[in-house]
Amino acid sequence: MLSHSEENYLKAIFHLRSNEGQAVSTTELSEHLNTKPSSVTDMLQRLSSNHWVDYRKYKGVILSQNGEQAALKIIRKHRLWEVFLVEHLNFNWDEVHEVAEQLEHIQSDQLTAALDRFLNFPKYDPHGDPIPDATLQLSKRTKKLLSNFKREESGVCIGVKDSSADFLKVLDRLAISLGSAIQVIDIEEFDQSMWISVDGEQKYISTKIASNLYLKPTT
Amino acid sequence: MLSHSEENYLKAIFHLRSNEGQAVSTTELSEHLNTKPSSVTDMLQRLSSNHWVDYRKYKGVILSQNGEQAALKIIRKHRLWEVFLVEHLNFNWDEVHEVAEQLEHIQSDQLTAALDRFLNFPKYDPHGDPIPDATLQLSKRTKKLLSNFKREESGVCIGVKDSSADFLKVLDRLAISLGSAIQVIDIEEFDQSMWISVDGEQKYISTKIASNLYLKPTT
DNA sequence: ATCATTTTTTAGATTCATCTAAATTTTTAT
DNA sequence: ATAAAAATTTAGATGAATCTAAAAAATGAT
Repeated sequence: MLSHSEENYLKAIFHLRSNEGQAVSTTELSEHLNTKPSSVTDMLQRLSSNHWVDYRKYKGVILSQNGEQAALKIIRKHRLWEVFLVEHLNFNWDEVHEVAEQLEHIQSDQLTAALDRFLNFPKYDPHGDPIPDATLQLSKRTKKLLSNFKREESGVCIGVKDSSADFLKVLDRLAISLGSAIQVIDIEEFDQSMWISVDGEQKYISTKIASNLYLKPTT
Repeated sequence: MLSHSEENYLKAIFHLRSNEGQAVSTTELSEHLNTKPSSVTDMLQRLSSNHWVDYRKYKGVILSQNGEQAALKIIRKHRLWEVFLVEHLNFNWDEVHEVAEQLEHIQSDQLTAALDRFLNFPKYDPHGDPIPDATLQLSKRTKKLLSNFKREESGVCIGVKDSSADFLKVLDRLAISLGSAIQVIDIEEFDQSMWISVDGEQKYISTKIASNLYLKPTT
């Protein structure tokens, strides 16, 4: 069984290895985990001898099959708890992370499964990140333009297509920024312009704005 | 801040100190915690130097003010989570303990408060044990005879007043035992005999039976 | 009241997770 | 291509939480 700390290392390696297959360096890990590089080396040697990772001196580390499954399990729990905290305990967005970091280490498959059911098998967490399902499949879905959303659908703003000063200015005026939680309230048949809610505030936006905003779906 | 392990010691001391004020011995603790007495001595010395307990060599230990507050906080979290698991995640009675043992260590006052509100400020856990409130007051309520319960009220069977063989036989026939979850469905006006549910099964019992069964209220 | 038994503590060791300081390897810049 | 810089690993130490074995204190039985 993995210790708390070992779980955190596996999770960190998973998160840092965005560019698939790329080995993660000792320094990267030490920065991400707020530890010294020498501590990381130590831990990697231990994880390696238990076959959670594939580690080569001076060359960095990648997760083994087992290690990746373990990481996905932790991420699944983390994100399920985030949904619970936001949807049922009225936590805000920015308040969930620290608590979910603790809850993700609770060991009980029964609990994870029951929570998943209770939450009605959510596919995305409140930040729009996908939740691995019971078989640990991670739907790696790409960002979507707001203009492709339907009524009721929601997401989190993660970027823009057009990054001109003019566009950023209008976003600023509308108080839309990276991380804003957006839900489509209605779409005008006339020109596809949209009524949306931005962090709870109702706004009206033009078609052109909608077609330049990238969101991560949360529904 | 208390470590996981320190919290477990404080909780154990609290639970073992049923007869108020009585010091708890090293051996008692070591048995309760599945550790060796020497480990207990070590830990008690540490807890003592941080003023969580009052410890005298060879004489046993009691909680300090701080220690008792800390223990109550852990017990509060434990019992709130038990309510959550049973009422919302459909855990059984006997499945909650192990998971609650883990959840009780989560550190977040905001979480505890939000959970309490979500659960509608329950006063008792599914075993009928009282839940310390936000100010850590523990309503030390005594057992109550089933005959003193009103319609809808529920509790857990914790003992009998009459312990004659005849009485135990009828309880056996009714499948009422220590730990049975009982709820009053209706009370006959005529003679105060009762319709109750025992672990989900509806039963009818006489006034005399009801007035010899002790329950811990769960409502 | 004293001696055997039981309980408790001390001493010394182990494992995990971390650290600092020194040594080694890799990378980079000229 | 080589020397300086950066990254990484090794060596040795520390604190938490545990253990075993031995010593010390308390208890209790005659």
